[in-house]
Parts: sequence; C-alpha cells; structure tokens
Amino acid sequence: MAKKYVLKRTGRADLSNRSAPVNFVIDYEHELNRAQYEAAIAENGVFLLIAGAGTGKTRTLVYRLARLVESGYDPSSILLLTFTRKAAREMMNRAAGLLDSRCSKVSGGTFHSFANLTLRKFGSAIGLHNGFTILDQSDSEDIINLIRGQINLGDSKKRFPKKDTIYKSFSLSKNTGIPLEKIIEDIYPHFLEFLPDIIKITDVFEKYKAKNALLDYDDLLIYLSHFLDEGAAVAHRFLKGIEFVMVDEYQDTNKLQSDIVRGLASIKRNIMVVGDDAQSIYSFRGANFKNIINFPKMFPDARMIKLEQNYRSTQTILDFANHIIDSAVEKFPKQLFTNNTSGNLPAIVSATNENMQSRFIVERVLELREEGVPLAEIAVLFRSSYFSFDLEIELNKANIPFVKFGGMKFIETAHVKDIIAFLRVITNVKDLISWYRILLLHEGIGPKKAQLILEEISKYGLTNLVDITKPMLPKVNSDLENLFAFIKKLTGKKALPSDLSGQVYDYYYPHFKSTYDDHNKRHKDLEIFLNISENYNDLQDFLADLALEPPNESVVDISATDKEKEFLTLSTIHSAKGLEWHSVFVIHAVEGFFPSSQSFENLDTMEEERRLMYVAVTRAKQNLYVSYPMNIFDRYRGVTFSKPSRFIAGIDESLAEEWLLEE
DNA sequence: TCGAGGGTTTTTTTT
DNA sequence: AAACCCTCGA
Repeated sequence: MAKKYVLKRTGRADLSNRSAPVNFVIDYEHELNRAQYEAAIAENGVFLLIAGAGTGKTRTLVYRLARLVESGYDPSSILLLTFTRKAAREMMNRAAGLLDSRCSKVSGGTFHSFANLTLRKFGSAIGLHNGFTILDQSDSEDIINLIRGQINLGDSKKRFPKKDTIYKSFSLSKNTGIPLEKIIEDIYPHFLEFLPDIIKITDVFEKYKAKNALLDYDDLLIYLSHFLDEGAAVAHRFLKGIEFVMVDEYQDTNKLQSDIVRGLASIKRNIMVVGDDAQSIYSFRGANFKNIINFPKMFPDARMIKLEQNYRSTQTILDFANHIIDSAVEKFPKQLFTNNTSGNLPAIVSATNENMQSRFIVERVLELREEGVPLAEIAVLFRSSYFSFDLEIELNKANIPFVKFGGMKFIETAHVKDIIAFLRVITNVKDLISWYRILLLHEGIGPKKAQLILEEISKYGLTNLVDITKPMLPKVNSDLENLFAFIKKLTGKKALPSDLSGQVYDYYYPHFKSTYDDHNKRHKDLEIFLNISENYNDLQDFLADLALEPPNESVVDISATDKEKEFLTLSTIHSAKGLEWHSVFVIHAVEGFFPSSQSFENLDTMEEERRLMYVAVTRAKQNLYVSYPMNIFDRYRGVTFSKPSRFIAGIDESLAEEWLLEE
C-alpha cells in the first residue's frame, strides 16, 4: 500500500502537552483501526475502553504504552495492572519489540503483586512491618482450623462449616464490602445458626494475623487501599510518581480493587481501564461486572471508547459465540463482527463416553498437526481441572507433549508446603502456622503438644526453647533439640535461597520419607523446588513469589516441557483468559459439569457459566470443537446417561455442525 | 495424647 | 483421590 502523508495527525500530536512536537517512530494511525487509534493516543484523562473478545485489546494497550514512552514519559511512571504477571510481562515485551527496551521498564503486575511491592517499601507509613509473610489460601484455612480447635465451640450435634467455607465467606465479605452476616444468609443459610461462632473465629483470625505480621491475599489489597487513602505524605509522594494507570480485565475487579483504582487515580487522574462485561467470570472472588458499567459513575468525566471489530476468529465462530451470549438474561449490547468470512462451522461432537472423547481429541490433534497446525496453536479447555484426567492419560499414551494450566498447583502439595514452612520460619520466627506444620512432622508430636510448644515460641521466640520444653516433653526431646538447633542455625544468616532450601531438604528428607507412603512419586517435586530456588537471590522475594505467582507445573507436565518446546495446552477456562489458539477444543459440555451443578440454584451463577462458555469459544481463531460424552461417570450414581450442556443443545444447523463419533 | 485404621464424603473457577 | 471423621490400642 502506498504511504500516505496525513496532515491531520501532526495536528493531533500537538494536542498533547509536550512542549516540542514529537516525531513518532511508529505509524500509529495506520497500524490501528479508528477506535484503537483513539485509545492508543489518549494521554491525560479518564478512559473506559470496552473491548469485546478478540478486538485487539492487548494490541491497543501495547501501542498506547509505546506511544506514551515515545512521547517522553518516564516508563517507570506508567503502571500497568493486569490479571496475571505473565500478561503484564507479555505486554511489556511486545511494546519493547514495537519500540525499544525502554518499554520493559514500565511498572506492572497483578493487584496483589503491586500491593506486595508497594507495602514492602512504604507499609511502615501505616504501621505495617515490612517483613510480613504472605499467606496463601490454604495457609489461611489452616489457621482457621487451628483457631476452630482452640476456642471451644460448644459440641453442637450439627455439622459445623468447614474451614474453606468459613474462609471463603469471610474473604468474599472483605472483597465486596458486604457484611459477613449477609453473605452467610445468602450463600450458606443452613449455617446461619453458627454465625456468632464464625464471627468469633474471624475476629481471632484478624488479631492473629496482625500480631504475627501475616497478610493474606485480601489483606494485601486492604492495606494497599488503606495506604493510598491514609498514608498521608508518603502516599502522596508515591502517587505523584505514577503518571498513568492502566487496568486490564476490569470486568473482573471487585469492590476492593476498584477502591484501589480510585486511590491510584486520586492525584494525576490519568487512568484507562479496559474490559468486556460479557467476559466476567470471577464473581466467586467478589468480582462484579457491573463495576465496569459503574465506572463512569465513579469518574463522571470518563470517556468511553468501544472496540467491536474482531480480528481473531472466523465469522462462523463469532456467530456461534454471539448465539451463546444472546440468550443471556442480562444483555450485553454488542455484536462482534469480522472481515474474516471464511471458515468451518464449529463442531458439536458427541462421544459415547469420556474415553472416546479423549481419543477423539488425540486423533484430531494429530490430524491438525499433519495439516501444519503447530501444537502450540492448539488448546483443550475445560470448566474444572479434573475433567482432563482421562485425556492426560491418552495424551501420554500417544506421546503428545502437553502442559496443563490451572487446577491443583505444585505449591499446594503437602510436601512442598512442608519445605516452604521451614523457609518461612527462618524469615519470620513468629510464623506459628508454619511451626505447627513442622512440629507435626515429628514423631510423637500431635496437635496438643504442638500447641504447647507454639505458646512458648510466641512468648519467648527461640531463646531457651529447649530448656523450657525439656521437662514438658521428655520422650521427643532429642528430636526437638535437633529441630531447634537447626532452625537457629539458619535464622538471620545471609544465605542464598537455594543454599537454605538445600539444607532444609537435608533435614526434612527423613521426615518426608516416613510421612508419605508415596514419597517416590513426590520426590521429584522437591527437586523441582530446589531448581526454582536457584532463580532467586533473596529469600523474602522467593517466598512472596511462591504465594503470588506460583509455578503451575507439577511433576507430570515438567517432563514434557523439558524435552519439547512445542506442546499442547490443557487449561481451565479461567486460566485461558485473554489467550487465543488456532484450534480449540472445549470438553465435557454436559449438564451438571458445564454448567456445573453447583450453579443450578442461582440465576447469577448460571449466567456466569454462560459467560464462561462464551469466553471458552471466543479463544478459537479457526477451528472450534465442543464435545460431550453421552455416558458419564457420576460419583453418586455410577455411569449415567447425560444431557448435553444447555448452552449448545439444540443449536441451529446454520451455526454448528453435529458430529457423532463411531468406533 | 498420639497415631493408625477404617469409613464416609466430597469436588469449580484464582490472587 | 484426598480430606475429614470416628474409634481404639498404646
């Protein structure tokens, strides 16, 4: 195409507040469409970018980053908040490729990782100890369990809610600002009679965390919000250094996060949020897609820009996706369109059983590869991570390398948590929950004795611990002496995380072997852990990363990634957010599984399942296969006949093709 | 009080 | 398959 010289653009560039006109390296106007361009050149002010699936949202943000840097703004004064740190890194890399390495100096990450960094630096302004430990969900649940055991809850005959139920309702309350009582009433009405006890537990929980410098995920956000609003002079100075704020996936932010956004924008008021109300899938974390609709209320001067042209998928896939979202109760007034009119109809594939579904995918994947589609361009998506178990077996048999995202994390396995507990105690002697975990590893120490030792530790720390516990616990003494000496030896030393991890490993190994019958299977995880520790210079950084950005590779997958660069992606739909592939399989589209039976009672949760399906199918560029097994194993009833998911049942022939698998 | 053994129940999604 | 609950012998 011939190059055009456009006078208009120079005129627009002059609208910026730069004193000298800038000669841009990148031809923003011609590399972007109108709406994208408008967003990319936006400088000062508040912007709401509504971007449908595949409309080049990331591209637009990347260009805006490059544009701001080209315009002379300091990259580190630009803050990019995304859903995962991977997403942030990818955007910065792309911007760096577009322009130059200045772009990788942009600040970015998740709300939680940003909170972590900020609070480590400035937390003292609000009285926070900067050596705090971050608790992940299961840590928090363990503490709740401990507290539950400590305060004697009258031995009611009725079942008391479990630790995860208590923690979930508690966390939801903090993330949404809805009182705990209301949450229990709405979601767990059958536990309403325990409300006083639950409140008591959460009270003790809060005090416990505050006393021992422990922050859970929610606390990171709460303290950050608190700091921004009330950190006075320090916060003010900090905020002055943030010129531009960009927030991706805004539809999945919750009340707490939108408060933070407001706090961040309070001085410079240069903010752009990006999202798609039809892709909100995190309500279980307190997200509310109405947040994005209410954004203009929070910022009355917000300008809205809409991206509607899809560059990702074929028209047939878009028609299918539009059909799914059209039946939503709450309408999302937007119709995706594309110029890419060619393409196969999406296939709705019915298999007799789960294994047949797996074998279909294996075969189709191999065929696609023969047709020239690289494995890296193919993904299998599912509602819940266990849906892929059978498929994983078949893929292994067929020697197809894959990596699985989402589901049970490496870091959540008991043996890895054990090692982490040692490292935590080394950084924070007051981390009683980690102590508890370590103590229980030792023969002869159960909940009661551990409890006694914890009391000593919380009172006196490590000093004289042995003398105090000696008369108390004659039988287990030499073990404990060893343990305390070991911890003492490592505490306060300046050593590399890998060095410390190695020493912990040596100490832990005998206990590991006697604790787990299947230690052979688990052993590899420990080695992986040691490997990961090599990447860090500072123990605190290492531990923070493990909580905030845990490696999601577990034993099975690592072996595949080591050997091959090319691999098939298996992923939960939640973890597939924002990504795209040439060919996509959505499996287990069965009533009760997807949508999950958990969502049947409530209209809002059912609607979220629908959006989830929408997200899943809009990941596909060229080929889309939605499959369901007709006979499926049900835990309660054994093998039963199943109904295809309501989202795909009875769909018109013009929108999708029915495939029936035969042997 | 510990820990082993057996029986039951339970399963979404993530920072 | 793992988490939880209960019982019982040491």
